[in-house]
Amino acid sequence: MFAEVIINSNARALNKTFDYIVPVNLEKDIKIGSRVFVPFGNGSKIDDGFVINLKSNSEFAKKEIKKIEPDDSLNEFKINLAKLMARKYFCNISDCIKLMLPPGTSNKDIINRMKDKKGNFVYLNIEYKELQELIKLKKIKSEKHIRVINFLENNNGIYKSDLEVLTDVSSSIIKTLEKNGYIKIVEEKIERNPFIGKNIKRDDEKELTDEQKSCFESIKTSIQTESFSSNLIYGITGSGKTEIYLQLIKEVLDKDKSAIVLVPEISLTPQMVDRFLARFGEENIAVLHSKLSNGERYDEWKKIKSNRKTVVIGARSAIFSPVNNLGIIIIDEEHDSSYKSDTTPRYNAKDIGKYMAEKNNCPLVLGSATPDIGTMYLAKNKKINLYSLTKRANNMKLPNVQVVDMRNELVIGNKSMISLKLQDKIQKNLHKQKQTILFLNRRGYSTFIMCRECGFVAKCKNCNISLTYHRNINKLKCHYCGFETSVLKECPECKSNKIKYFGTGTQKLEEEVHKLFPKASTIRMDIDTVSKKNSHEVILNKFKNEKIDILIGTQMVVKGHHFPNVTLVGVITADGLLNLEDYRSAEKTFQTLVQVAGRSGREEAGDVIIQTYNPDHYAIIDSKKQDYDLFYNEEIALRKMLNYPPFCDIIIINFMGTNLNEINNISNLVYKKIYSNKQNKLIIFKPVPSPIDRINNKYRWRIIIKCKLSSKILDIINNGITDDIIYKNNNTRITVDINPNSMS
DNA sequence: AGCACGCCGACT
DNA sequence: GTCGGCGTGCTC
Repeated sequence: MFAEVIINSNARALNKTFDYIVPVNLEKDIKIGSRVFVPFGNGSKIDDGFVINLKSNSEFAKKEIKKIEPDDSLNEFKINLAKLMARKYFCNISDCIKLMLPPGTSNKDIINRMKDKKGNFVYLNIEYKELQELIKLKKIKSEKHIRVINFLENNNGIYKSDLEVLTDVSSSIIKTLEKNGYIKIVEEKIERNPFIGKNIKRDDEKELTDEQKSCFESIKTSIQTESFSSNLIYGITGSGKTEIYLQLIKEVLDKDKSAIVLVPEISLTPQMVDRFLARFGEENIAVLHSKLSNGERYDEWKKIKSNRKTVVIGARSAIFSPVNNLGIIIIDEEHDSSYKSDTTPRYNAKDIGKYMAEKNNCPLVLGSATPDIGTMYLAKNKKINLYSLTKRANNMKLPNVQVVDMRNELVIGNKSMISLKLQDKIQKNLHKQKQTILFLNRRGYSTFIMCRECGFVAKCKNCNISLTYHRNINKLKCHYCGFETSVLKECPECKSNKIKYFGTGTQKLEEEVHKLFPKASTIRMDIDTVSKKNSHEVILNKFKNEKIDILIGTQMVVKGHHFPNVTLVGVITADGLLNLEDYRSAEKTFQTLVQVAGRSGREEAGDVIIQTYNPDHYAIIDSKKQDYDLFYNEEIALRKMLNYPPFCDIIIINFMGTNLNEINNISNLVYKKIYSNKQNKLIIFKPVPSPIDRINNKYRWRIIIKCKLSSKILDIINNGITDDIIYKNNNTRITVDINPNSMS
């Protein structure tokens, strides 16, 4: 028997199968999807790979498969998915397979764990003297447990399964060390229960409203008849989408099947998970999120794989978790951009979810208060079942939204970034001892530094991006590459000292709030204050529990948190999102404003003030009215007129590298190649520099293609980017992104 | 991606 | 003579 194996490597040249002999003793265990260890290349190098196909003869095979790792093996379904993804997202099959495994389990990863930061093996071929030395240097915590310091960051010990994978030499040395009592191989994993210390009260089902009930019953039919259906629950904030999810999941569990629930990473809070725990108990729940260590993730993965039924709650990549008997896929806040990956493989979890639901004959449920325009378009055209929840479950009132035209503030002489109206509301709120949230989508202090004498603008030396002034560190900072430089006292061009700081970030806003309301307590939440583990939660809990008067923050304050005492939300400028050169800027603005408004008055009617220089823009007007349908109708008409998604797909071929000449040549070659094969309906634009044409000293060019994605189009693009072009231009990286999140 | 092979210049 | 620079080509 012979096996076609894909080597676990992201090298483009290795995106093909290699034939191996299956030794007779492994024949009974080997399957499509098996993770195998194979000799590859010269010498005794062992690589890991996956079996893509089995066959009875081969003209190439000459080496044998060494070992099968059943714990990390996939199945034929996952392999087929990986193949489809590789073709659609222009990446290696092994890139896609990696998504289907917990991180840190490749042969290379395991070997790397045995190395220190300089790349030296920390305990392979270790001598007792060296071991003592390492203990002294605190590279190993104790003689009884091997703990490599840099490995500790992500893992809590070395597992037996890790050792088995290592070469014979190293594992025999480890065994000797173990026998002599110098080290201990951890067989029992250290207690790593994410739910430890939780005392969750069991929560019972709530009675559904008529609207909820008809939605629930309809999707339940799909569960019961084991048939695919695609569903959109369009429900305003507080209309009880989650209760429907929970009751649907109960139906699925009763049928001994599993559920996958995707939520945006940022809303994967303990409170949110508690709600599922309270309903289903911890034995059925697995949680996957970015704060898990590799070890914790591995545990969750194993639990999911060994359980007959699990409810998996996780961010984007949880769609690939190894659930058995999939019975429903739920994607909450489906409009959220985090479901689209912007690193290789650049997949969209909603597309994967649809494929998986189809193949598993189960329902796909998308939920949102402000659905993606594309999703709603499909729903209106009966491609997706639409369920509207129009009533707030507890009959909460919608917030009172007012728009302030900032142009008038200048006229009446108010130079502050906070309008008189908002100032007045904040004052009143402080008086009533209610809390306020101020939203500003820009961090830092000043976002633009210019010489008033000659017009010089302070830019990053690595990127074509203006620097942002951060007052707390008194430095200019690039938000793209992290470059920092000291503040400018004089203009480097004309030596003038008339350096002016323009633009407002959250730091300056906080300062201004302190000036205007000296007695108010404030807390700021943006990337700069939530860098530490969990401090996102810490800040929000502090705001909630310590009754801080004003929370100032960027995007991250927007997502579904529940603050009963917040009765005022101020949007400092709604224009930041509007002016992006992106066909979705209106949609993003509308969604953000509606979500921000939802933070105000969850229990009693609240106020929302939106400040803008574009009060007549439909996204602003419609968000004031909190009217999604109105916005949808205007937006879809515009998209149709301009031929933007959902009426076409946008494919961007990116060229990135240090050699501008090479980028120019190669992008034109690709352009010509695709242009010469193009069909009538494919619109391709000539290669041009990207809006941000240099990041981290790499030039960025792109080709934009507008067309409806199809198998044929994928072929045309694939044929345009030939191996030949790639190998002869190894300074330029080419990536393809379908309907990317950002057009910059 | 690695790694070997190989063809040229620099150097104890 | 031989060490090492990285261009080229291969890995079942």
